[in-house]
Amino acid sequence: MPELPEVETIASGLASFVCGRKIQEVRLISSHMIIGDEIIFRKRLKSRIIRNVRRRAKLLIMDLSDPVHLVFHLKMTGKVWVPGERTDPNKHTHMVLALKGGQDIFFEDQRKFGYVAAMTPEELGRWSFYAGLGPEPLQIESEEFVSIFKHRKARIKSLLLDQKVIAGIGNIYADEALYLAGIHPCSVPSEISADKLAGLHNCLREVLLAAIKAGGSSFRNYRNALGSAGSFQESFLVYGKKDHSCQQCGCVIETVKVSGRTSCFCPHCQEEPPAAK
DNA sequence: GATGTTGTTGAGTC
DNA sequence: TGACTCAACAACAT
Repeated sequence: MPELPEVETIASGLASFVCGRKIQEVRLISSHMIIGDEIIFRKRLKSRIIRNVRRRAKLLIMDLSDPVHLVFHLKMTGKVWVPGERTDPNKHTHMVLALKGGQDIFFEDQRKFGYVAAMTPEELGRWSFYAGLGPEPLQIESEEFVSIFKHRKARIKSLLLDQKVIAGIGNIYADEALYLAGIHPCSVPSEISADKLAGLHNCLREVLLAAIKAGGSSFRNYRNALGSAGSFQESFLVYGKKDHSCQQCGCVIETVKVSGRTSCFCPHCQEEPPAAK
């Protein structure tokens, strides 16, 4: 499931291949992956030049000439990539963008939870999900991070996953950062010291940067822009490690459900807050 | 055929 | 009104 580091890896990998290239043909295989009208979608893409590829939260955004923003949400199993060799669409391929001069951009999604939209700058700005996104964890200072959280009374894990509070964090990196910071997923920020919250921000930065450096995590079927796997899944300390031993203290890693999400934690290194049960 | 999986939204509660 | 929690939904692999 592509979170911030995976989408970042895809964006930077794609950029070197597709920036400056012209979209010659839009091949739509399943049009229900599109948000909005198909005819307008096609018209907005045809013959546009890809100026830039970037990430905001978990969104992959291609800035096209005119200007138009081609926005992808990859959800659990989405992929956007450029096959090195000639590749035919498979049953999970939903769109192919043929570039002038050869090479195709493939949009694939096994579970079809993802979507793609072609928006004008005005539409993008009016889109409530986009407009409501919280700040990027790698772009804010510790003081801002602490001030976002310190008065909150929801469980910290829920808040980390809330894209309106802070953008780009999913289940993997929330669990890893909480473990590194020694904070239980059920802890309530208003009862955590400012120092510890600042520490969480540091751990979050650390784990996100390390994951970007490793090319993301290929826990299920994530692949980067060239179709190769990342390696950060080998560095997971708690995510997916239920019943394994904690690398710091040897205790058995447990799980707890927080707002419907499985959270992995070490009961010794991440002490349960007094109020939680 | 039941279960697990996740990001997001909307309904419901305090 | 805002903060919070939870169920529901999408569709597939196991």
